[in-house]
Amino acid sequence: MPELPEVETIARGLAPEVLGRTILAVQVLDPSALKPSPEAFLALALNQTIAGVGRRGKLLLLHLASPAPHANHNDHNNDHNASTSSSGILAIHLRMTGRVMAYAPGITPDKPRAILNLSGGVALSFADVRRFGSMHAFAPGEIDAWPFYRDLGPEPLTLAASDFRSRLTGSRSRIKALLLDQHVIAGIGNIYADEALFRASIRPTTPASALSPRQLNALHAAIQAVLTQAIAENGSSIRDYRTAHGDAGAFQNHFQAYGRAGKPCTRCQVPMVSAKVAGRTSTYCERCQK
DNA sequence: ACGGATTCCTGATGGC
DNA sequence: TGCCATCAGGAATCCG
Repeated sequence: MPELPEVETIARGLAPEVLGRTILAVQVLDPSALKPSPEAFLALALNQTIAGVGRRGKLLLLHLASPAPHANHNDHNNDHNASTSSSGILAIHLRMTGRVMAYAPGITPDKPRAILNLSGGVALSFADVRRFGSMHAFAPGEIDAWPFYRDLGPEPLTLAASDFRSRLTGSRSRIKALLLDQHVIAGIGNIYADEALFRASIRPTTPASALSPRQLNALHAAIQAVLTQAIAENGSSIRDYRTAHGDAGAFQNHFQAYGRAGKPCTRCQVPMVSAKVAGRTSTYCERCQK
């Protein structure tokens, strides 16, 4: 499931393929993929140029810009052109099975829900078998009013340890529930929550309020380390995730917790156990994680 | 304030 | 082999 490292990998791979290209057409194969509506999406995206590729939490962001206006006697360009510098945004949430790929003509991606045909013969496809994901189009400035975006917590890779501690210490919720809560920290999902808790030797069921500053510092460091390593490995491919070029990631080969129930702990060899925490399967070592 | 259940959706998996 | 139940999970929402 695409979490921060997977979305970051897709963004990095996508950028050189799509930057500066114009959205010439949108093939709508599943209207429910496009928000707020296919019509609104088309109106905001068509003839816009992709001026930036970014990420916020698990959201993939395509920053749009109006192409430089031609000298055209039909236009009434008395503007000072301030409006053309502000940009709309396409925000893509892949949820569980979403894939975003850039490909050349002749290549057929797996069952896309939508395809953006870009200038230069490049296509950008959005596929998503389970159809939980979506592509949202926003007019300039509107994304800041979108509750999901507006209420995202800070980015874990640039979050100071002191700020991380202060966001968690007040809560009596179990630590894993907080790590998964996008309002607390943005971008962590089930895989990296389990991996970070294992590295920090913290049990997912521990109330945040029971963690010492030292433990919170260790967790902060573990989160940054595991996310950084996962990005370096192009993310984790359990089943559906692929990079923007259709390749699998490699970090799944380094899992120490996620999906390892019944297998020996990499540290103490005791079999890992799993339990439902915050509604998610959580795998941990009863001996190493307290 | 917090946890649990439910909803959305489809493919993989395991039991019989 | 074929069928059915179960599971996987991000996030919103409702309920206790």
